[in-house]
Amino acid sequence: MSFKKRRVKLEDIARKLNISIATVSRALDKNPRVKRSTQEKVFITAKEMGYMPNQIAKSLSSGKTHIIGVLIPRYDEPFFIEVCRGIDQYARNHNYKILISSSRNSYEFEKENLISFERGLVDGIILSPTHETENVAHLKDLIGKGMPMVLFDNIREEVSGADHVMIDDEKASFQAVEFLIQKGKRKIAFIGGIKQKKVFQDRFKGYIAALDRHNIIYDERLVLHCNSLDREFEDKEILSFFKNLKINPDAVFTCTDNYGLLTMKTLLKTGKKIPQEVAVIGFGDLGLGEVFVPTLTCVSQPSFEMGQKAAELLIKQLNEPEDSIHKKTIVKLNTQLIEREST
Amino acid sequence: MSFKKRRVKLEDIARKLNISIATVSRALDKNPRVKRSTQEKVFITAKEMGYMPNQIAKSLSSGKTHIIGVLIPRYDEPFFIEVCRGIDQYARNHNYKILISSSRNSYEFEKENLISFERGLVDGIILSPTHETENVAHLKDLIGKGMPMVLFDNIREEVSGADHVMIDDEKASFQAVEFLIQKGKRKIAFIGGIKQKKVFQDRFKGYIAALDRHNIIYDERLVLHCNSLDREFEDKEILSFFKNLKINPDAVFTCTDNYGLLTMKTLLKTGKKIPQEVAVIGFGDLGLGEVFVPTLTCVSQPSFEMGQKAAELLIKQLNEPEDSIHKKTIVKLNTQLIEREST
DNA sequence: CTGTTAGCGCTTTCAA
DNA sequence: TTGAAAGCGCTAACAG
Repeated sequence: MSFKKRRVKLEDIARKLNISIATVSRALDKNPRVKRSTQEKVFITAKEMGYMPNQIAKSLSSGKTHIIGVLIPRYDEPFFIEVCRGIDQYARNHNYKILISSSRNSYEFEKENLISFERGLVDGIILSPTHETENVAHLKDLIGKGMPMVLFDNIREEVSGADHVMIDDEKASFQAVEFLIQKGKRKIAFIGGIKQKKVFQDRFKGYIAALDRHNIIYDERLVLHCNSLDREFEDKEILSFFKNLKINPDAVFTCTDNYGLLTMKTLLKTGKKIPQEVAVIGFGDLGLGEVFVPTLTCVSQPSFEMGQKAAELLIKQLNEPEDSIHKKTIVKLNTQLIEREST
Repeated sequence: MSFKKRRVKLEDIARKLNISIATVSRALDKNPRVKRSTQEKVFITAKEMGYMPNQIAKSLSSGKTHIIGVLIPRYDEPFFIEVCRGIDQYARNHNYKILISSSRNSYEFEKENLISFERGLVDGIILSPTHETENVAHLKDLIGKGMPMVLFDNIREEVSGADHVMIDDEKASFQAVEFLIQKGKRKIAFIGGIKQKKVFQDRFKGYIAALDRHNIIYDERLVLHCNSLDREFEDKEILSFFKNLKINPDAVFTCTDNYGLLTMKTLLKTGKKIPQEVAVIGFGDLGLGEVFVPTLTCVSQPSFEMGQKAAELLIKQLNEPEDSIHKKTIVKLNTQLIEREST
């Protein structure tokens, strides 16, 4: 590329002003040890010449890239995009950029991506483990090498040295199910996601706990753990679940917005009245619930805030003195039940 | 960070094997001029010592970062995310990473982001101009400096030196509206987006052209150009449009999926039968149309493919010889009308 | 086939 | 307040 070639560099400014490169560097840094008049001259000349610092050279020299690596299981999940937005906002305000990668729901790709992050391009990592990630040795390994890390969402096991940002999934789901019970519902179905995911396990626990608390007998026929990792198949899985269902539930608690919408769709097709005959609750609250008719009651998960918080914690780590031992912070954000027409 | 400090580098391997750094570098590069046995030794030792190349140093030295900068107007628009997925897939397969930034619908932020891309972190740029971007001087300027660039989606003005990836918005919308007419619809409403966006202008043209062709008189009362840049307000704008509408349309052609869904929602609330009384068409086809009841007929825009194509064109530019003058490629991808229950 | 050496553009001691 | 010079880790031209 001719791009790099003809670029103005510190040396050019220095030569033009008959001063040293070091002084130019300091001046542009607004280092107070540079004479005011020199600084001004440098700024003016830099501007005139169209100087643009070379980020790569800066990074090599300083050892900091000011880039945060973000690793999420998939792009086509609004939750993760929201988290990324949160990270991005906080990061940008603190002069960091983010580099997003997807592990495509695969433990292998997760490791692969981390290796590429290890090549010095990022100053730290924010990561949501895939459902396949049973073992966190690769994370511990990287942390051991000094890589700052913050985990969010699907944390199966605490990882010392990394900060964690999560919600209380069990509690959130407990409250949602209890809410249904208080509305007089008794035959409450549960639609969760892949069993391997900690978040879905916890939401299931909350469901069970709420039933227990109110002396409702658990009926496993009312439970579906969706196995699909793909939008297309979720649809079919839920459809066939309801088709084969022998009992008529009077409410359905679902673990994502999409499950909630698909459930409503399926129920409406079979002529059910929502919420009179069947109430439905979703989880996430990422905007779609408001568009549907009827609108979907949701557990609202603070996705954007999770991102912001994760970025905040990571940047805090990045500013810790080099040799200090990081003590883990665990942040649990609050969820909220947003009542709409489906309950 | 202690991270950078204790890292194994070429020098360490070289010293251990009593060979030069250059040889180690070549060996790891699989340079055929290195003796087979040496290469093997180097690989083994590198692995043993846990060597991890420093991407930054490589970039500084080689002048290539293997990072593509992607600039989109907003994150919370599934279309852009799909395009990014497409870019990411193609880029990854060709050993590039992508760095996504949002211009947050602002011309100023667009310029700001480009400046930061100009600092040498990216080898090239894929960009969708904001609706505010009336002037493309900043793009031409950067291209003039040798920055490879591909534009997609909202291209108001051809920019020489950059490749373009788009769809034929006018034709797509013409076909959709004609389809409604052929279904016997005559009072077809139009819901578009901000007027400043080229894509919406073109979709409006297609609407007009289809009416013209079929001798239907244009009635401006049936037209809404949504001004909202925010999901929240789109809702209200569409609601109030229909509330104040004096005529009853028998069909609505809308310029995004979301407008289509909001339209259906509004119509359903007022007791309309879809599609018997009013047919609705959306634009984009990013998955939601299938969930709604009734499902939404859509103009399907090949978002993922747009991303792939954009990445392909950019990477092609990156591989062109340094001094060659790039001749612009314009790619127009095909759309397709997906018929569902709303028509 | 391998080593030497000069950068890449910037930061940062150390000296003046 | 400024300059000289070393160095960040790697690549690549040149020499052998």
